[in-house]
Amino acid sequence: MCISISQVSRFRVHLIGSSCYERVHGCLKINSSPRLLDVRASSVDGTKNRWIRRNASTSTTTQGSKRSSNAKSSVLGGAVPITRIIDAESVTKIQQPFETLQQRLAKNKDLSNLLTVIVTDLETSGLSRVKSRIIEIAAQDLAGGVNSTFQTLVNPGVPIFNANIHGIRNDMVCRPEVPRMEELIPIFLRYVESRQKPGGYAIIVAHNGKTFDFQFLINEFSRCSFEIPDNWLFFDSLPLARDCMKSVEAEVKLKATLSALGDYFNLSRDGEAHRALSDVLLLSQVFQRLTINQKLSLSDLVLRSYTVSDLTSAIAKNKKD
DNA sequence: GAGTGAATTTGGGAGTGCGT
DNA sequence: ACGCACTCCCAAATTCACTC
Repeated sequence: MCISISQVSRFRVHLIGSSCYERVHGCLKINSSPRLLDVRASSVDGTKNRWIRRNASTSTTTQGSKRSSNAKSSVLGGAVPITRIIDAESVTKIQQPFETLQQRLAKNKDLSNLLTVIVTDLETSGLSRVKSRIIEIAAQDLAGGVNSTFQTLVNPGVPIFNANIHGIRNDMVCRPEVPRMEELIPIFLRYVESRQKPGGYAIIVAHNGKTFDFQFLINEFSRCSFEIPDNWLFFDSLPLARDCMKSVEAEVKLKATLSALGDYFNLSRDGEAHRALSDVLLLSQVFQRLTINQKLSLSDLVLRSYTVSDLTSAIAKNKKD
């Protein structure tokens, strides 16, 4: 049974399957081969210390006779190795020390009364996460209704160099009626809050959001000394689109851009490409088709989403690297 | 048990795709 | 142009089945 996310308010069946939860963000990378585990080995004097890959089981039985495993990896450099073999059960315990917010939330039997799905899109003054700023923001609550759509230009306070992309020029945003980000954030917060259900969560959806839109949003909130509410989750539609395009049998590999997805689902665009509202309206339709196509339930949506701390730790890690 | 070769798995680097 | 995630390819490491 497959239900579009757009039917949130009428949604009754919440779990189609948990198989979609392939990329558990925030967890340690799991070795795809259960037999192979990394074992740290060092010599007694501590001068040699390196990682080797070793069979978790040190012996196997073949045709009734016991047989030792690869002898080459059992001794290192002639010294007596101090090894710590980690069994699969221990690895599982290490990898899942806590239940994440998403896992806890996904267990809820009445997710439709908790979640608000808001599709967003940003236009920016450039591609640099450091130097560029948001110049337009649009959002749409998939549940629809009165005041479900939000759109505004933003005065970035910096020059716009990529007007050729979106057509937004400096003179369009440097006007008294165009809010600056610090003025807009409280308005945007009120908009999202007005769409949320009592005690519920908002899932902010954006295409390539993890590496673009969400980073800009988090940076702008931080720059303006605002905190992103704890009851916001973030969902990137790009991996979902890639999964969908991968499953399509076609002679030419299909792209996962928003425009290509619109064409694939035979959707018409209302407005110019690379304008926030136009892209949001298209992404809303595309996202609904993707959820149907990929049989994505609300719990899958929650499990594949990110908390703000998931995203900020990823940003911090990238800065460190 | 030792040795061999095919099959499988992993990790790194290069290239590509995605957003504006 | 910027920066991140993903994909593909290849070499190296490792496992496994088999023979002697």
